[in-house]
Amino acid sequence: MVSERKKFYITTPIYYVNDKPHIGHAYTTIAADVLARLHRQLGDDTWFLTGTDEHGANIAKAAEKKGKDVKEFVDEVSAKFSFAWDQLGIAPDDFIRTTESRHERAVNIFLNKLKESGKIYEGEYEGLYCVPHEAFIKESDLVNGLCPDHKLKPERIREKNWFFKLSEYQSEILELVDSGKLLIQPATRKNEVLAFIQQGLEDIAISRPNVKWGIPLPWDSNQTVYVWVEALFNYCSAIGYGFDEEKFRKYWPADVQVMAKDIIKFHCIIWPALLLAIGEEPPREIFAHGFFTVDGQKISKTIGNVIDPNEWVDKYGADAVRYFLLREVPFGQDGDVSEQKLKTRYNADLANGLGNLFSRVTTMIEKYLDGDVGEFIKSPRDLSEVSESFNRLEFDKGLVEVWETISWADNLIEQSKPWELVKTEPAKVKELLVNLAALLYDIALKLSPVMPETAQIIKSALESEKITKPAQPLFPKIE
RNA sequence: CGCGGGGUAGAGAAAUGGCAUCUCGCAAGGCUCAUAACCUUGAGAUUGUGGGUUCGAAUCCCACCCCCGCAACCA
Repeated sequence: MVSERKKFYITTPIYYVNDKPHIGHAYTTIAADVLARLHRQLGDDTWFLTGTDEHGANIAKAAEKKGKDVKEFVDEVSAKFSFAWDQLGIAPDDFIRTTESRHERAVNIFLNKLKESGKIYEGEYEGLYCVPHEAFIKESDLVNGLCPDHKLKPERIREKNWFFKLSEYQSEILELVDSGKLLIQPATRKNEVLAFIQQGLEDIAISRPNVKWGIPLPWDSNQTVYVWVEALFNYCSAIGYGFDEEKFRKYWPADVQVMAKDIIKFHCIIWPALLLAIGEEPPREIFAHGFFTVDGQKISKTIGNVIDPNEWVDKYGADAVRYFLLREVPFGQDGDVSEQKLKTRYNADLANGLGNLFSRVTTMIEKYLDGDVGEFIKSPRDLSEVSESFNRLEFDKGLVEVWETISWADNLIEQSKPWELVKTEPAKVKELLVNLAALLYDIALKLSPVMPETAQIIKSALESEKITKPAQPLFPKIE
């Protein structure tokens, strides 16, 4: 009997399609792709899911604003996301859209099960409603009793909703998070969640009576399910909940759910509670990364500094963008990015660092050894720490390790002076270059989750019968 | 007392109790295998301020000052 491969299920949030993807979406999805590639490399049975969230009043409004049919609009925007991921070398195993029938079907089964659990009840929500806002507004947000945006007195209205007894899960969720059975990383986010739970959890409304663009409740067609509740369930519906039991059992629970820090409360509190209510396990780990500023300013459509990842990819290439984002900012912390910073790293680390080392080593092998290094021996430097760092989502640390090795190799070449040595002791030159080829091969292997395209070029070049200097620089210098 | 992140050479970052490190830029030298690249050396920081703990603090504790994000399109 062959021992079963370990499974690894990783997800990103599904992105809201009210606008095209920006650099923040790309960041989350790149990180997940790197982990998925790493686990595939380790031989795990890996499933990597991303997708788009397409229901809700805001989507309907965004479509209307553009004068488009809602379905047509969401089709267009969702396609922009998959196109961007393709451009970035991101290869998910599945891309789910909440308007797909497989999702709607699974959500229906989920909602019925939730209702059967007895944790759902009908109630009334009473609050202050700002009419032009089309939303409830908190008492504490009022300025002199008026809506701060519209300078109008909000109406006190009552709305019929279906509620979920989230309050009953307070101690159970607290225990899950505190014990680390549901691991929340980094620790600062875990503390934040713990503090929030300890303030006390209130029941939440899971339906909306006035939102047409959504999935109707199976038992009350006048209401649609609240988008967040529906969206969270994508992680289950995509792997076959309710119609492919075998696949669902194989992959659930998710091993890592990667996201930005703003949506951890939904994922660390509401999401596990919903799962417990229907008798499923909560995810094993939630990893929340930070936010970017651009040149020290927050990313904002109003300011107009929103970065389209496609523009960077067109100019610098997918691998460079992937490298830059993961190297520049420790994963989990906030950070600042800009095209200037990308260019600096591109030229210093990729063109002058990795690209130039590859170029000088292959050229010397062609010149001094007639392109033949024979069999690879073990790399002269231990790079095992790199994959371990990636596995801990410390991408920057792993990459620093690789670049320290590149610098070490440049130094070794300088000290060994193969261009002189070749005249007197050709055997030593061969030993050096075989070592360097092995080192480069190891670097390519370790780097391949982050820079798959580059790693492939390096590996193929070193695997060929006769190694020659590259026809094209790996990373042509920019400007 | 709303919540959170931060303040370290000219710029950007790293270092979580033990020689303050790296990248860009600047200065000098070296090398020629390499993408005008690479290597060496140097200049440049009383680590926001004041106190405290300690043999020893960028790091731990207290107080204060300043910047930024969230609470409102937006990961």
